[in-house]
Amino acid sequence: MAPQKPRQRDAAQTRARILAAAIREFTARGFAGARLDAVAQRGKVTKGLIFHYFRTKESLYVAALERMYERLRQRQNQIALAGLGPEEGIRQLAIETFRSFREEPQIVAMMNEENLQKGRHVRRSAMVPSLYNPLIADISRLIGEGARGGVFRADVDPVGFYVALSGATYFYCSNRHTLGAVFGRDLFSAAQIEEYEKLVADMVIAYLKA
Amino acid sequence: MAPQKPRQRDAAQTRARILAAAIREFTARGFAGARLDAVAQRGKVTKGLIFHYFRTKESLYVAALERMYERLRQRQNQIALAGLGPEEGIRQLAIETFRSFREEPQIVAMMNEENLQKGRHVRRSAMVPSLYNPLIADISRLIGEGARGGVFRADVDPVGFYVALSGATYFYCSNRHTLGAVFGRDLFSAAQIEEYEKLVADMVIAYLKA
Amino acid sequence: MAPQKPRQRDAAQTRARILAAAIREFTARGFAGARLDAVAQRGKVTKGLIFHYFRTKESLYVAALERMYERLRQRQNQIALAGLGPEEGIRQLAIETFRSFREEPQIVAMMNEENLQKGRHVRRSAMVPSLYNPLIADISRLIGEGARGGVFRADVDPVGFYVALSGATYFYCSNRHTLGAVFGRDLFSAAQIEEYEKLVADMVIAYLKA
Amino acid sequence: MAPQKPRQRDAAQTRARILAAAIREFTARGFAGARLDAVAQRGKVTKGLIFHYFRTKESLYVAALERMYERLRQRQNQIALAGLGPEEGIRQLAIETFRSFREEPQIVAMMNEENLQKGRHVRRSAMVPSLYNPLIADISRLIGEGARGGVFRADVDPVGFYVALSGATYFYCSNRHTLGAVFGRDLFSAAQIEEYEKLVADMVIAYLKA
DNA sequence: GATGAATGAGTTTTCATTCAT
DNA sequence: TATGAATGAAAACTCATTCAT
Repeated sequence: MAPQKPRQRDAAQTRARILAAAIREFTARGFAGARLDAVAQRGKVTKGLIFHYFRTKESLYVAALERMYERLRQRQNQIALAGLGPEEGIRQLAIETFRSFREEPQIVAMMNEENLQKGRHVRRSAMVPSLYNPLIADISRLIGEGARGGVFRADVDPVGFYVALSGATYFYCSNRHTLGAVFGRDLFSAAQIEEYEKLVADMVIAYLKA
Repeated sequence: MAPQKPRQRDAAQTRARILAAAIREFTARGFAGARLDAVAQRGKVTKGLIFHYFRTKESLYVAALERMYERLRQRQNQIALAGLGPEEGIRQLAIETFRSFREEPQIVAMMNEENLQKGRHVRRSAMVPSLYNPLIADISRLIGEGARGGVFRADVDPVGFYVALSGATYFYCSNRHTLGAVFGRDLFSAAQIEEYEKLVADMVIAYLKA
Repeated sequence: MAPQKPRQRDAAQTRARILAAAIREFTARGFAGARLDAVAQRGKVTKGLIFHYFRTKESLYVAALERMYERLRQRQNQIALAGLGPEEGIRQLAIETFRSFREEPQIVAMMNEENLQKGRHVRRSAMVPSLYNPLIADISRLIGEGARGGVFRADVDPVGFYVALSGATYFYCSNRHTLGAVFGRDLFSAAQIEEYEKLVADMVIAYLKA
Repeated sequence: MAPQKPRQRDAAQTRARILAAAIREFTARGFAGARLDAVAQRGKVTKGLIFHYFRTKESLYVAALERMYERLRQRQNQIALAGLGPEEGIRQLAIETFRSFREEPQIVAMMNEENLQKGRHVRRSAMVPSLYNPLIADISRLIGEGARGGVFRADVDPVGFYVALSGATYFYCSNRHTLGAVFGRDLFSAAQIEEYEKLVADMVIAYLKA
């Protein structure tokens, strides 16, 4: 299992370092605001090398975007809903979704950027839709179980439901700074997070039970 | 019957034209991506004039931001909740909030930009927090009425409640393009909007009633 | 003797105010560094008015230059050498020349600017040479008297003598800041000035007596 | 036998070329009047490269200023006073100081510019004062020797003495154009220079002997 | 005579990208 | 692979000057 071609391994590692640096820069400043000089500095490589691995700023951005979606997929696959009853499963889903956005602010930032650009790159990617399929399938299953058990209503659109759940938690993270300024609170204090987590979980379950 | 103060009037109008053009440009491309050449062209003024009225790109952006918040304030002041019972009032609030984000995509875009910049400008503005006070007051009143009438729970945090409500609707608009790509739907079709509006309204009311 | 045409008088006064402001600006920043906006602000007039009175930045500069030479002429005419013996007259000349440069830093600054521009404007002015004639005449007379009285040498070039005398005092003022930095002294303290004044006066007299 | 470190050598040479071009431009037009386009053209580099090596116009100016002071230091170190008697040493100093200002007009021009800017940059430089120390030390030594030998007076301030000597020669060069216009002479003709050189040397020695 | 809005050419500065080594 | 010098197009910003009123 030892590396056979150390040169290649260095190359892969260099590439990865550039990509990591690019993600940090793109998420901090957006596509237009990102500076390849800064990426080079952050990644401790020369600017020329960036162009050697990624041909343009744009394709570096696309690579960063895809890396982020991969990470999101990993996150979502880790959300273990199996074995939980409908209500507990949904509650767990709400909590973990919220946690994902909090702990991977890059995902939030890259999505914002993509939407500023009207989804130009995502639209082309075949990978992204498939990413959400298992999740929606899980949600459908939980809602179906609940409905059959008589605890949940039966007319729920799983996609809309997921959008509302995501929105409430995503917004809390993506608009952290403006909301913080407007309401004079630090939204990322432990107490605020705990309180909001309960609110959202209660809300989505109340809806399903209504 | 000549115009009385043509100079002043022209100046104010020119300034307004620049600002309108700037909002469109910042909204479409973000702060870093916006081009003052484009603003000049859109506003049918020379680039020099932009700097005559607004000293830098940054302060033009701040002026645009404040203009957007003013517009949001106007929107929100128009949401007539008075005279409605608690449940109907909250439903109206959800619908109108959703409508605001849909019909003023600039607000959404500018807020995203501000959050990318960690709320740098909003934090300094005294105007913005005051903008939300009446809204939160209205929500508190409605919730209080509902609680006294026995239809709503009594332990609701109005700020958190508003964040969740806003989040569900804001996200739907701000992430329109990525969500559209992911789920293969046009989220801004009339049918989709109507369905989601009902979902959100039902959800927030279910929470209050739970 | 009352002003008959107040309008004209205002005009003259406005013109003078602009000129004074221009001198301050040109002496503070040089020709290229001077900003007509700053002149307008300093003179409390609109920028348009500057162009109304003086057609271009260049001719405003020329007007300022001529104003400065007028002031220098007045200064020099005030140097009363008549009635003094040769040695005392020369000493007085040295002291007053030094004082002129110290008290009219604008003269020094404008001369520097003119030399940066290779004397472009001064060369055209007929007024300037005539300005120095009486002074050189005075110096010649004093030296002649001293020579005839046997106290001064007889082979002195009055122009060269005046250049050396001016140079020693002008340089002290014009290079005040670099010299101050280099030698760590404030050259414009009373003690430093007194000491240097004595040095220069002693030096030029020693030369004439040698 | 290819060049050993072509990259480094080119870089250093390019940098030097830019600096030389900058000195010429700043010298000819002052800081505000200098155009980086002109520097680029003179140095046969692209404008962008100037910013690659020197981050701003201001720091290019500072680099040019320091380069000039270095050259002045070299000049002054070459003035060989050792081995000369006091009188001959001082005469040599006067002649060489005069020659420095004549042959390095950039030094004169840059100093004028610095004084226009009130010594803003020189004040920060630790290098500049140290530059003058050996010179003042030499002067002190010569004056001291002369005093002990009974040929010079004993109460001379070496700094003041140097300022007067410098002033007389600097002024002749720095104000060459206005003086030329005023007195209708070409101050840089060989005859004029020779005559003035003698005058200044005679004058400073007369002072020391008085 | 006076205002101040508007212009446009020019100046500094930035930055993705190329290229020789 | 890797370096880093060099480029060039475009961006922000400045400022003397004009012009309508």
